[in-house]
Order: sequence, then C-alpha cells, then structure tokens
Amino acid sequence: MSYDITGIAERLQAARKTKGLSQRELSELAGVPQAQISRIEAGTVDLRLSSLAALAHALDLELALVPRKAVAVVRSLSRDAISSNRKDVVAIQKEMQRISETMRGIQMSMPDLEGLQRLQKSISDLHRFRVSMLDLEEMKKLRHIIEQIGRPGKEMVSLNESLKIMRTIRNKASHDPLPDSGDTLSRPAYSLDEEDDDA
Amino acid sequence: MSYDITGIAERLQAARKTKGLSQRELSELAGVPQAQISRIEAGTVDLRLSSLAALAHALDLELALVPRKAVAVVRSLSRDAISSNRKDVVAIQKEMQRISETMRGIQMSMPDLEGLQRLQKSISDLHRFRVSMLDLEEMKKLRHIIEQIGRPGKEMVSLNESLKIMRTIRNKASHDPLPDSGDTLSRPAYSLDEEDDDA
DNA sequence: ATATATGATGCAGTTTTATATATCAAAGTT
DNA sequence: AACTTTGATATATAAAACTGCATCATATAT
Repeated sequence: MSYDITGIAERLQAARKTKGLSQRELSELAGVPQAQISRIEAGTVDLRLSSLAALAHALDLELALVPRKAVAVVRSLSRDAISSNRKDVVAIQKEMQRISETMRGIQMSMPDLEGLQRLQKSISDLHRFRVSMLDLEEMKKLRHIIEQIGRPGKEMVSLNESLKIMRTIRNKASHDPLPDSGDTLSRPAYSLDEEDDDA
Repeated sequence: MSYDITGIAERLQAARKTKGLSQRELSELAGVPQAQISRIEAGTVDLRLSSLAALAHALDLELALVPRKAVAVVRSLSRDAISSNRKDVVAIQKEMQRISETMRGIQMSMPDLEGLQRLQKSISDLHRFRVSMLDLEEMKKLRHIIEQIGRPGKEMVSLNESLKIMRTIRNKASHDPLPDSGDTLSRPAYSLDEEDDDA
C-alpha cells in the first residue's frame, strides 16, 4: 500500500550527498537524530510528514503533491534546476529581449533603412530554436552591433555586421553539438522546453 | 518544526473535492479510514509517509521533492502540461519520447542497420528547435513509420520513409510561420495548485 | 600505530499514529 | 415527516515512529 516511499528515501540521500553533508551534519540542520536519518535513508521506517518536511527544508527541497500528468516534468526539472546551464539560458533570454527592444526603436526612428526587414526576419527566426541552442557571446555581440545601427554614419556598416553575426548564430544553432547530447535523448523533450516559459 | 504540513493537508482536501469524492469514497479508494482522513484534512495528525502516499495515489497525485529554486518553474510547467492551450505541445513531447524509446529499441535489436545513425542524428537535431515549431501530425507519422522499422522485411523501406518525413519536419520547423512569439515571451508564471484551487 | 569521521544498529522509554467501531450534528433527499 | 449522506469526534488497542544514548565496523587522516 505504499507507492513512492523508496523513491523519497533515495531522493533524500542523494540530495544530502549532493550537498556534501554527513548524516550528523544534516541532523544538526534538520533537528532529526542521525540514527533516524540512517533508518530513513535505508527505508526501514515509515516516517512522519513532519520529519520529512524538516529534512526537506534542511536540504533546500520542498515537498509537493504533483498531478500525475506533470510528473515527468517535475522529475526533469529536479535534475535541471540547479544545472549550471541555466544561467546562460536566462542571460540569452535577456539578450533576446534587449535585441527586440532595440530593433523596435530602430524601426521607429529609421523605418526605411535598407536591409532592416531582413535583419528583423532573421532575428524572429531565432525563435524557432531552443534558447539553449543559441550562443550567448554571439548574442551579446549582436546586440552590441545592433545598438550601433542607431548611431549616425554607422547605419549600413552596423547593419551588415549584424547580418553577418546573425548567420554565425544560426549556423551555430544548426550545427554546434547539442548540449549533453547523450543525456538529451533520454530526457523528456519538454524539460528543455521550459526555457520558453521562463518569462 | 513543521514547514509545509498545513499546505499538504489543504492540498489533499482540495484534490478530493475537485474529484467530487466524499471522505468515505476516498477511504475506499485509498484504504485509509474515513475518520483518519478527517483528521488528516483537519491537520490534527502528523501522518506517516505511507498514508500520504496512499491518499496521493488515490487522488492521482504523486509526492515529489522539488528543489526550492525550481518551485516556480515546476508550477509553470505543470500548468502547461495540463493546460488546454498547450495540448499540441504536450502531444508533441509525448511523440518525441515515444520516438526516442522506439529508436533505442531498434538500435539494440539491429545496431548495424545502414542509415540508422543518420536517422538518429536527424531526430537528435530536432532538439535544436522549440517544441512548438514541430508539426504534430508529421511527428505522429514519423513515429508510426519508425515503429515499422522493427518489422521483418520492412527495415529499409521504413527507414528511408522515416528520413523523408524527417526532412519534412525539419523544413516546416525552419520555414513555417512562427507562432505568436510576443505572446510566448509575455506569458505569466502559473501556480501549480491553480487547477485544484479553482474548485 | 592512534585518532577521527561516518553510517549502521541495538536498547529502552515515550509519544503518536492508525485502526475499528460507534455516534453525533447538520445538511440534503425523498 | 423519515431517511440518507457527510464530516467530525470519542474510545480502546496495537503497532511503530521517535528519541537519546551507546557502540560497532569501516574508512581516512596523522
């Protein structure tokens, strides 16, 4: 009559080890005796919710009741959440936003600039790719150059340079190695799609 | 010394009511006495993990330990996974998963099939794109054909057909009109509990 | 070699959950 | 009106978690 208890015990132990805590150290943090932690991790006790909550809290976890439909999502995110890749994703999204805003400004101030529509389409097309496929440094470069378009005397040079960087970005997105490509295949696809919704 | 216990009790009650179950009905389903369910919902007992798991299971929920950092994202994605506005995305993701699993099986049973690596790479490359850019019907077709690869006498025909569909999928992802990207970027974060709290 | 850290396990005492059973008050149905 | 449903609450009992404390085996450091 128990379904997920083994998994919870394993999860607690894994989290403790990830944090590099001994059972005694966790005991101090959580206020649960070390002997009990050992039993909990071993799955030999059917622990109370309060004990679980205390341990979870000490391990920077939160107890959640998740609809079955969303379980695979949750599991993926538990793996991904602390990944070092996430900072890049957030930064890339910020660059995307800044680029969009800058483009909007330029379109208002110089709507007839030749090649501007072409650049706009290229930027829009980046939305076809996952954010994690986009190169942060190139995105930064792109934004920098686009900002130069607005400066008198530099319009065409900057615009052409922008188009060149766009090609680089697109090529990298299409041909660079997939991140964690071996792991990617075994992961539900929408674990990566989370990036869309990080507004 | 308790952190999330009240929330868990409330969540359980909300889920029960959403499903339109009485405590006695839930008692039958979960194998936990009605009297105990009443106490649990009232928060007057510090229930054991096994009881919680049984109740969760009966309510189509699963207990999860989620990193604190990921809580907001979990909520967001749980909504997306269930939201009627994103059925295609969920369905596409499921297709991706099934395709990956099927490919894994094929690679194990016929690792030397000519062209298989090429197909595998094509499928992997789909991960460069946002899920929303992928065509559900084509994905279904692809999965169907890939399943035929495993059938004797149909290997090469099915594999070549698969590669053809892959090209279609990729072309559509690259050239189809973009979904409303402005809406995507401005989408707010959702609450994990919102579905049940609507009741 | 000794000292220290770690997780596992035993013991005894205390507390609390879980259970079956029953009953009640209130609300709803016929 | 009588009957049914629902959630709350009481009782007695058994089982098990929880706790403090101690100790052990093993690994590591000095």
